[in-house]
Amino acid sequence: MDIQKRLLPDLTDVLKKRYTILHHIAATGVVGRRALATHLELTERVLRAEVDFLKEQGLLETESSGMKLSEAGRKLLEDIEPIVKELLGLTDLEETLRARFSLRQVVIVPGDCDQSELTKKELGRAGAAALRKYASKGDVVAVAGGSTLAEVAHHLTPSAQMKGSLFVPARGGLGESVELQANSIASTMAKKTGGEYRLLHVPDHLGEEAYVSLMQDPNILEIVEVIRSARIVVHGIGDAMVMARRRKVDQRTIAELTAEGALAEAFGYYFDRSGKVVHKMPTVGLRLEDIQATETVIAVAGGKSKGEAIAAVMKFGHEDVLVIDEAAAVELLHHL
Amino acid sequence: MDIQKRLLPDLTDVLKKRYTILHHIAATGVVGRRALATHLELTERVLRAEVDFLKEQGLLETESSGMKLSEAGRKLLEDIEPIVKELLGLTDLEETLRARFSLRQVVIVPGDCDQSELTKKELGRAGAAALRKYASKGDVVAVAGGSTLAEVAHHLTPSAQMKGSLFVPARGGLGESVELQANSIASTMAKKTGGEYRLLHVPDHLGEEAYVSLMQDPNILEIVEVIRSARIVVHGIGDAMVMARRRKVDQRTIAELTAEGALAEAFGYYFDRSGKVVHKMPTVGLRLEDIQATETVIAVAGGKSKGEAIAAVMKFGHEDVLVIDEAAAVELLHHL
DNA sequence: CATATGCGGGACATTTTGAGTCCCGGTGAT
DNA sequence: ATCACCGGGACTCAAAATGTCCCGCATATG
Repeated sequence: MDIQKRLLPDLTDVLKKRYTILHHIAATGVVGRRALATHLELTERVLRAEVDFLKEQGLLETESSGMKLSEAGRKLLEDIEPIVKELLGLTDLEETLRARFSLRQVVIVPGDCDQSELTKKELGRAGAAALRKYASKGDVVAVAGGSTLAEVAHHLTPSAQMKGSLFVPARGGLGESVELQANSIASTMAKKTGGEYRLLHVPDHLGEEAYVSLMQDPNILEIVEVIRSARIVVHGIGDAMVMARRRKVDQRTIAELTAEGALAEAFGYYFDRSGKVVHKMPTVGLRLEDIQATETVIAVAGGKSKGEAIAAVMKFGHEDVLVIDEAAAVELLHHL
Repeated sequence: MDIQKRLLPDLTDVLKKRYTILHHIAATGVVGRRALATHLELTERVLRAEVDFLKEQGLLETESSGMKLSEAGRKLLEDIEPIVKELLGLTDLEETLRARFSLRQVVIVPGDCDQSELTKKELGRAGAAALRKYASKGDVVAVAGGSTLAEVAHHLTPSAQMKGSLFVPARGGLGESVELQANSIASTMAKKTGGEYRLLHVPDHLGEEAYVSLMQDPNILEIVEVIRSARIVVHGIGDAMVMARRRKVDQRTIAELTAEGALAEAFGYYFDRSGKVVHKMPTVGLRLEDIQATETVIAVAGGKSKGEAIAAVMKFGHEDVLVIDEAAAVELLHHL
């Protein structure tokens, strides 16, 4: 079934549509085309094409008083229910989450990144597909760091509409290993898609003084300007403590984070359980107000262990597209 | 799986196409688009659309030297093989039989009419769909009798292109019960589709003298002319002995049929194992030369027990479209 | 080293399909 | 008798699929 979905991705949509139509007719008994179209929020013409098809298949019958299921249709509806349920589990979950957080789109890939490397790759592929979908020519794309983002970058392919894109890191260095840093990922993405890239080389742990002088450097200032004008932001989501440790922040900061209830991390900011920003890493780049102004913010993350963190960032509420795996989706639902 | 096929009939085609492409690439290793298109008998553009899709799905990769499967593609190909085999079993069978008997189309519905009434209905539906497909406006459609044809008639629906059709019986009365006679079926089909019909009332067991005088009647002559000009013929296929008994032919004739090796019956003619006509029922209507001249001859039959009879009529070799069930198809294959 | 071949990918005209919208005759309830 | 709603036909326009050709590039071949 999953395999089939792989070779026929829109199978799900069509199946759902037809199932819904049959289901509604079954529920109503006899119903007219226009009434049904209104109920299902389909245009008359589309509904009609489907009805013609279903009639051709002998699943429903038309009379002057309206349409009703045939015997075969009734039987099919029974038989197909479990199939649809399975097939649409994720689809429904996607829609639930999308509505819950007022997102533009939610993509759920089957599996658990924590369990399977393959799911992580799949997540990367889905993330890349999402980016491809929302990118248009000449966009500035700001990307964060992390292993998930690296996976996304790895699955990007050259495409016409991203040829002119400019990839920039969302923030300066954040203490990650080189290949997982935003800079590396931005450059990988650019190479993979055939786009341009600009880097932001800012050391970690800047003092106030150094920071001020750095921000007066015209080169730095210019690239920061570009970053802040990004039309698309792609970032991962991490567990606050895991991230803090990975970035080797000092004990005092960790204690602070704990005290503040930091749970999740994304693009250098730390969020508590309610989605409030409780801490930020001291480096330059995208600010919160930039995130809010960005047209499309894409979050990619996966793994059951990340569920809570994802929930926190979602409550922050400035994401547009969420790409997660099944395990995270289920977990996320538990944290509502 | 069968259920799914019911709601998404062209799923099979697409799946087969994509599977074939992946399969070929796997077999070749690295192959160019044009070379592949030639091999698969696809136009370059279509192949390309598919390749783009498969690439999007991460199933294959392109290099300057050509395309090859990705790791995921290789795995998918393995996983999907049983699915495709099951799903395409009938499709392949259709194609095998189509090629073997040089037919225009073979339709196989799953199941066995002998076992299940539902399969018989399904066969009727498929027969009706085939007739609908090949009928065009104003056609003369000659239909034979039998329970299968009655089922076909039952599943016809009003349609624009058959509104002007003229349904006629292929032959005069052949001793069947009224509702299974060609006359009844022609009239049912006309009523179901919204077409016209003309009947041919000729009693059974005509003497030579009566036959001659009947054929001088201008009314009879005219309708016979119409029948012989039919552009489409739809008929069932029966076991010779079963039909003979059902038509209550006398012992002497049955003995003759046995002696001649009659195996199958269709539109009033009896065929032996090799497809040679060994006997004809004495009534008026379509002659063999008319069948040969007919643009589209559609045979509808099903049931494991009919396999041999169908094989015999197929060897006769003037059919264009064959609609059978799975059991008959498998049996038919055994009799090659 | 030069040339030819076959590659993927871009581009474009044309055909085919899909979709939105209206209208019509029929039918059943009021 | 009237009216609302039914299915189905028809038309237009937009979008997608398709056939076709070309280009720059890598590689193999002479």
